[in-house]
Amino acid sequence: MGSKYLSIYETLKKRITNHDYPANQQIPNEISLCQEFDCSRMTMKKALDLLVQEGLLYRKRGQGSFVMSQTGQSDKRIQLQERELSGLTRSSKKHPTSKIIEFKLLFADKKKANILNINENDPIYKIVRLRLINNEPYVLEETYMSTTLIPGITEEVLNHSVYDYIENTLGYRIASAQKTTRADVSNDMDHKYLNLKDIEPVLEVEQIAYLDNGIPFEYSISRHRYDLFEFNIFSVRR
Amino acid sequence: MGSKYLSIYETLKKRITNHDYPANQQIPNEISLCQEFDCSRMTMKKALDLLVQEGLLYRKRGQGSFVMSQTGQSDKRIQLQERELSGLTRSSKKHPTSKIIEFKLLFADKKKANILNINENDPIYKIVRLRLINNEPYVLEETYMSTTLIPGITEEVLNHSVYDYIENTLGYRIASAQKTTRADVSNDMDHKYLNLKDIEPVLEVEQIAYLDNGIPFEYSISRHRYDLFEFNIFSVRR
DNA sequence: TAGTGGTCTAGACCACCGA
DNA sequence: CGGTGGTCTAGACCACTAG
Repeated sequence: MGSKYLSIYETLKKRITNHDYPANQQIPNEISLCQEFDCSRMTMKKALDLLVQEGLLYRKRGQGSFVMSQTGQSDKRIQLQERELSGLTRSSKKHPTSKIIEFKLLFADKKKANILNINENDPIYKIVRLRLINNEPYVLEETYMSTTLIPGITEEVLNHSVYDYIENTLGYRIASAQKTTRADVSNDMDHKYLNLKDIEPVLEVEQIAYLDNGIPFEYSISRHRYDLFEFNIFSVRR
Repeated sequence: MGSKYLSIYETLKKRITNHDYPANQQIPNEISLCQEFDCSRMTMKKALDLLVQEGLLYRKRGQGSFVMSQTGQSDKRIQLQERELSGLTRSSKKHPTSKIIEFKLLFADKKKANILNINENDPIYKIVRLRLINNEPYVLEETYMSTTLIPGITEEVLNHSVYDYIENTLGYRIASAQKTTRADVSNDMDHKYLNLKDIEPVLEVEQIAYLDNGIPFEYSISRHRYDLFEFNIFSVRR
């Protein structure tokens, strides 16, 4: 949206990534920045704190604000950022394609009913999709959603984007997700669709995604090729 | 430390986890809470926003603030939270023990020098430790630190807590960490020390930890038993 | 329209740092 | 000591939701 602190944040972020503000160097203090951007200190601090959360800045009382040294981190894998809500769509530059392996209706079992906050035996979709980039399989994704909350899912929607459909056609807003990441031994499905050998593991991400009214609308389990994906987090102490 | 917004945050967090504020229910609006806690709206919002970041609350303009439904999430694995900076120490209730596998000095290679922001061939510690709980191996941890920045590491320090030593003896403050998580095929070391079979993978976490002056002081690679660990993240859209 | 949260301000006081 | 960022305030205006 057009909030002032967000546009300041974006401008400053560009300056850091462009090295207009060099690595390990001090940036102007809050007062100067407030003058440059014509804002109050509270607003500037809000913008700067976002950069601290992302690991682009650190700040010390009595000293100033400094650009963090950017460590190379050049692995061959696709880097998934903590902030991403949809698995692939936004993280990769190349357009991923998607192949539907399974698409059917089920009665919700106890676990899925509990997670999706519906009753046992309520109808749900089960969607299994293989995601590919350049025809290379990357992720095997199993998704469950309530047919009542998210009506009208079709193969066409699946081939385009479920998240677009939910936000633009149904008019909901996707707000947050709880994710759990683990390693696992690959199973027959993984071998078949991800072309993995017995010994090769997967990186599994279990996700519960929420609308902005707090309702969980999606439960998914994504199994990623271990050699092509990794997760990135920057964590700051409070 | 004693900031008002943090103590309000802690109080409200207790109310949510105790179900004094029931799941899925609206909590009092900002104005009422400001009166109860004798603070301004800005301060209250700062406290409430922390709860939103942690997935305990969601808030909607025009409607109110609501407790999020708490999904069970009862896996048998140890849950590592995004916020934790030290691997095991704080996340597990039981006191972990630690066995030193290797402890020696090395000349930094190019990669480690770059990561630790020192010169190639500067002296560094190499520390390999096996972490155990109830004598069961959990994690095999490889750590590198500059001997100049972090002098005085001994076996005794390693057996106690390196982080305590850095903060309490050396007087530094540990501020943040960049973490990358991936799955990997287990190697001979993993087989030997983590008692894994060939087919069983590890969850690897590569970490660069920083002091509050922005200096990277530690580079580590932790290989976790795949069946005992998982990572938890709650991510909120901006 | 009344009630909610989101943003922004101008100023204040304080804790911390370095000289 | 002067300069930095951390916190807090009291009030303002606005955007959104509901009835």
